[in-house]
Amino acid sequence: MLIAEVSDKYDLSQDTLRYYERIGLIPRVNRNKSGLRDYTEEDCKWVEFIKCMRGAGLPVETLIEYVKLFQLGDATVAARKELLIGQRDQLLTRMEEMKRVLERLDDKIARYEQTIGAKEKALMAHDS
Amino acid sequence: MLIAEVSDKYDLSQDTLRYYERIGLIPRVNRNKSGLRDYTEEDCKWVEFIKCMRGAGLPVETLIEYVKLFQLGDATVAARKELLIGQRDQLLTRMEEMKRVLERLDDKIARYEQTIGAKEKALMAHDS
DNA sequence: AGTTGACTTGGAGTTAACTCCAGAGCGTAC
DNA sequence: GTACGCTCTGGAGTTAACTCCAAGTCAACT
Repeated sequence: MLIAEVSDKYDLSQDTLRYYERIGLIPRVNRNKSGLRDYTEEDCKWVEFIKCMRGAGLPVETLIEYVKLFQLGDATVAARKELLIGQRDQLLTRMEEMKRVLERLDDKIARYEQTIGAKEKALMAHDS
Repeated sequence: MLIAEVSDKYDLSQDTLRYYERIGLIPRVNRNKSGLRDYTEEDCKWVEFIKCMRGAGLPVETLIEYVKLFQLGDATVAARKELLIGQRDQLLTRMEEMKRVLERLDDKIARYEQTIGAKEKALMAHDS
């Protein structure tokens, strides 16, 4: 699978895919005889995983660390688990904060609705 | 209220407070006779609101727009409401994505737990 | 043989959101 | 009256995460 197809499939620019590989955010992709990247299924799974984690805001640095640990093999299983737990907890914290803000926004919107409603009523009264 | 106190109260650096004011993320704060910022209750409410919204990831640009609309007065009530609705929807979308990622992380962590459990079991067997 | 189009690399540029700094003003403490 | 501490302004620097670019390679057409 060439880079163009992967780019289309996961909606990541070719530049981003090359960048991710360069910084070790995904393991190195093999090149074919012409020197072009030839993504395996495995590579694609990494791309998908990283895209997913980045989408939730996990930092690039942390994900690089995860990939590094992964490449070190079975000895790092515990460390990888701990890393994921740390990220999971932070994610949860952020979600909780966002939930509070969501409620606050809903409140504020409801109040704006009231304001507008009141104004319309005033106009109606003026009309009649 | 001087900037130091506001900085302490909301855990925002003085530089950040000045920066927010400079770019219009909070309305201009009055200066006392010596030229120092003297935050009113109103100013503090803005600081708190902006800090809260930024904490949930609402973009600075959008919040500046909101403040601008606010300063234009009652004529912009509807526009402000629409702006908030837009941000609310985006926030919700991001939260949903994060929720999916959270579940995926939990899954992955559970699988790591199994892996580690299995390894321990193997060690036990070897011991006996 | 030459042009086209996709891809390569290394490196520079961009964007958002701060963060830091130099030089100066003001008010109190010695 | 000068040293100290707090704050001021305008502008430069930083960080994270891309994004863009120039120069070159390679295979496939024409």
